[in-house]
Amino acid sequence: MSNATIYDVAGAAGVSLATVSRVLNSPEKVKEETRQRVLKVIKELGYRPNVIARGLASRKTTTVGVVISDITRASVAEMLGGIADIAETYKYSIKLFTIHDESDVLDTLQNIVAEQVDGILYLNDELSDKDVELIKRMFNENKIPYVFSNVATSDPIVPTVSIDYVKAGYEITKKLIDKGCKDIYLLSTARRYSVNDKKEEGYTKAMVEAKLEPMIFRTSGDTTINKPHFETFFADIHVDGAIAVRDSIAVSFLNTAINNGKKVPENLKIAGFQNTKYASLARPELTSIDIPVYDIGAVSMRLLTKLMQSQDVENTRIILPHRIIIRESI
Amino acid sequence: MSNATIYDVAGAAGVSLATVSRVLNSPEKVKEETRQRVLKVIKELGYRPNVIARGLASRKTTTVGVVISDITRASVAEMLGGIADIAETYKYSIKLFTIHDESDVLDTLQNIVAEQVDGILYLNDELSDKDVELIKRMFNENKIPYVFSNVATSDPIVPTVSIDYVKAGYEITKKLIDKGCKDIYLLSTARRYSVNDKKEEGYTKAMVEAKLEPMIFRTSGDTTINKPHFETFFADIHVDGAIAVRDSIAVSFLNTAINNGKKVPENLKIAGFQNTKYASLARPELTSIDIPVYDIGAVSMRLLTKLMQSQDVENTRIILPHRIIIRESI
DNA sequence: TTACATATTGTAAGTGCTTACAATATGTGT
DNA sequence: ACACATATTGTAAGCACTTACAATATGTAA
Repeated sequence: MSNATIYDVAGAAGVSLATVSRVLNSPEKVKEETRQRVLKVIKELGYRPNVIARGLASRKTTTVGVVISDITRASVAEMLGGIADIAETYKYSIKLFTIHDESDVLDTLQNIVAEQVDGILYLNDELSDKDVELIKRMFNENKIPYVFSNVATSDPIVPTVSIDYVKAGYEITKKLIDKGCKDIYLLSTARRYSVNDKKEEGYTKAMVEAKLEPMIFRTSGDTTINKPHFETFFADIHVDGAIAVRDSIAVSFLNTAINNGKKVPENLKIAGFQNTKYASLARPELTSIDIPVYDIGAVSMRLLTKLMQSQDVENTRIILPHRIIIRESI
Repeated sequence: MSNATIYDVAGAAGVSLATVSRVLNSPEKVKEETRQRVLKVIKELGYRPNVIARGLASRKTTTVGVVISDITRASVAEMLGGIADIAETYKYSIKLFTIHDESDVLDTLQNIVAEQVDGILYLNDELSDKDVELIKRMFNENKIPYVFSNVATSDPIVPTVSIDYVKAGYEITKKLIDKGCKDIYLLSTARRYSVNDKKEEGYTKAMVEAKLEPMIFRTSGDTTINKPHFETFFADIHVDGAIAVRDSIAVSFLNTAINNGKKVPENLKIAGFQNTKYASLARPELTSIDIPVYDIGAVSMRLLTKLMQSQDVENTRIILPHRIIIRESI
């Protein structure tokens, strides 16, 4: 049934294969009457064009490559959700590519290009400016449209969809300062992520402005390892405010604090980043910066479709708004 | 650079394009000396075969279609992680397809088939036996290898990788009973998922065996909606044990219970399913059934590769082991 | 040295579609 | 009815590979 080719349709409809192809790709070029006839046959035969053959002939595959590092991170999955939804409305398929620490990025990207995708979405919050520069050049050489999603780069022209992490870091820090906190720690990751660097930048700015000393505590991202890490923390240190670069770190810190007799938010205020389910499932519920990851994905994909169709885009650097979701922890 | 075709390589190496193709696809058929020469040229030119053209000619695309409903669910993302890792080692690419409630499943699957994927992985814990039957038939008609991941079906021959949810439900219930609980609720979802039905089945079996009355409380999956739902629950009902079909529901219930003055685990024991990060970030930490979702994905993909290469597989229904992770909440 | 098997390479016919170009049909104004 | 513009359809040449088959080279035993 499903193996009908364009020849079968042409034969059954009494037209040439070119006409069938036109019915599918530029229907305005074929007479209404024949078009209907062809469409009828297509339906009867259950014909679906072979996407591969079409891709070879037209040099367009209507698929985009999505490059990710760790899909299991909630933010990545959520972004993918946004991407998938928009891709569907524009009839693009999604091919997934994983890049890990050991992989040769440029080599992998070459492979992706060889897969003949029409465009590439690069999701990676770890990318440094130097990485971005390199990758960007490679994409340009191959003349393939691309968008970076949720990467913090200072490059003014590379297509990017993200939020203003510096501002977000600044605002939440300011908020804690305004509430009277003096000894505010930033709980960041040992491993450097460029977006976390931006959060740190905003935090530091707010602290310095308030003549407070910025203090950055680096933990592993792994919450099971965090706990003992945090225990020692409470033994020695005075702290009345904490901002974590991720909700999960914030919750882990929060739990340890309470187990060590701290009252939250009375004598310790805590905030997280991302506003995941973790935030609302914490007790007390966690204040968090809401980052519209789904939207970042969706908008990225939309931008990419425009670039792939070489439409004019006024602005290829899109900054989405974030919000502070105030809950019980501050 | 990257646009070299097989002709360019052939020309530069002084061989026919067939030889170049052989170097890539059946190197044993070409003389060592010429092979080296061709490989050298390939490297120099940075030649990568056009995957689309190759797909058309060989009728193999070395890509698998992965069908999901909601990627933002942690278990789905985790499964995808396993799939991606194994796919990579076997050099398969992954194409993602989303099916939502409104979509015409069979139609979507036809489209996926038209995309010429070599095999299909169907992740969906909502599938009923009837659905599975329908989908299975469609795949068979199109002679396309497939594996169902994490679906609960009683069909004895359809390729499936999952865990024994009935057993898991039974065991955790038994555990609570052994700890002295009498009024044990199963917190399930209003929306029916076939895997949740299995959990319920196991729960009910254990309760009936112990001559206790099974009580199933159905909530929305959405934790923000759960909370008021649970509040009313505590007003009227006596409960000393609760098993939730998801960790997030368990944690939400746990928090509400404690806010209502319950002591956990002293006079209320709670367990969840999945052993996500939510479980270890709860206070007290949540006992949970560990479901090896990553492995389910990985094993599914491995099984699929075998089926795609029409290798003999002794057993196409794989049940992976689960474990109860005991933490503070029981 | 010859006849034959085997190893190695080349030739050319697909693979299922798109699309430039050519051919034909239709319609317009006169 | 004629000349011409336009609408509609068909023809055939790709697209970048794989692979069956043919051709040639190489090696072996007698």
